[in-house]
Amino acid sequence: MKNNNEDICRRSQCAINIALETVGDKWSLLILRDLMFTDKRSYGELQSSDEKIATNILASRLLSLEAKGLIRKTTDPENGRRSLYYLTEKGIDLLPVIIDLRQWAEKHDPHAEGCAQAIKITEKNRAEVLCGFMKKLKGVHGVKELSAKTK
Amino acid sequence: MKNNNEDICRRSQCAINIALETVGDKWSLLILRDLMFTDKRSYGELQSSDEKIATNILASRLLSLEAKGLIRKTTDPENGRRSLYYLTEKGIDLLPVIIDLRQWAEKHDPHAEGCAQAIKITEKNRAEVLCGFMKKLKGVHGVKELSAKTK
DNA sequence: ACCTTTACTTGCATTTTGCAAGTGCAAACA
DNA sequence: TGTTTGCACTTGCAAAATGCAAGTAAAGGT
Repeated sequence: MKNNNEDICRRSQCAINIALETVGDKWSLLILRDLMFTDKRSYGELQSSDEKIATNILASRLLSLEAKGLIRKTTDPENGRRSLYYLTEKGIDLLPVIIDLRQWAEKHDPHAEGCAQAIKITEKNRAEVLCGFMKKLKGVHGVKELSAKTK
Repeated sequence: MKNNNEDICRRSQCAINIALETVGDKWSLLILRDLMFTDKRSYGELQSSDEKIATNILASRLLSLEAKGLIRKTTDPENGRRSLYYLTEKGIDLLPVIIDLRQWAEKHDPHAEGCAQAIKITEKNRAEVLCGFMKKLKGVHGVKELSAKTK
C-alpha cells in the first residue's frame, strides 16, 4: 500500500499543478464523470463505460481517488459482495472543471457528443445551474451540507 | 511525423473524454498556464518553470499542442534563432478549465499557492472577469476577434 | 457442498515519461 | 571569414505508467 508521499514530493506548489497531479491523468476525471452523471456506483458498472478502462487501472484509480479524498467506498448494504463508490464534497467540487472541459470540446470538436445532456449551461445561468446540480449530487452521494442549519 | 489518427481512433466520442485525450496529460495544461499567465513565449523560457519539464517532453508537447491547434509557433522577428509560441483561440478557450482547477486546489489543498493572482474570481463577477481576461489574451497572442467589426 | 457473482490481483507486453548528453543552426564576435 | 555562443531541439537508454488476458478470493444463493 502506498503512502501519501505526494503531499510532500510535488513538482511545485502551484495550485494548477497540484490539481493536475491529483486528477490530471487520463482516467480519474472519467470515473468522476460517471459518478456525477450516471447512477453507476459499483466496480463492475464503472468498468462498463464506453472507454473500456482496464480492470487493474480502474482498481488503482479507485484506490488513489479514495486516498485523496475524492470518493468514498462502502459496502452495499443489500449485497455484501458489492462495493459502492460515492463522491465526497471534494469530488463533487470538480463538477465545474468537468463541465468546462465538456463545453470546450463541444465548441472545438465537431465529433464531441455531449454526455450529461441533463445539465445545460449558459453564461447567465451558470452559477445557479452548477449550484443546483452540486446540491443534487450532495444529496445523492450523502454529503452533509454545513449550510443546512442556516437555511 | 505523426498524423492525426486521434481524430478517428478515440476511446469514445464523449466530449469530456475528447477534452481529456487532448489536454489530459500532466504537462499540456501547465504549458498553457505559462502562456496565459506569464510572458514566457520561447522554448527556453517555458523550460524554466518550477515544474522542470524534461526537454524532450516539452518538445513533444509543443508539437502536439500545435498539431491540435491550441498554440501557434512563430520565429522571433527580432532574433532569428528564437521561436515564439502563442496561444490560439482554441487554447485561450481553456482558460475557464484552468481557473476552475486552480480554485479547486486552493479550496482543498492548504499548500496550494495561487499562481495567476492577477485574476480573482467570485461567483458573481466570473463571466465578466473571464471574458475580460480572455479578451486581453487574444490581444497579447494576436487572435483576431470576429466580433470586432460589429462593435 | 457447489456454483455464481463481484471485486479485484498477477504477470507480462507496450507505451509514455524522465534524465543526461549530444547535435544543428543562426547570430554575434574577432 | 572563421569561430564562438545562445537557443532549440534530438538521441539513447532507464524507469514508470498503461494495457491485456488470465487467475484468485470471498460472499450469497441453491
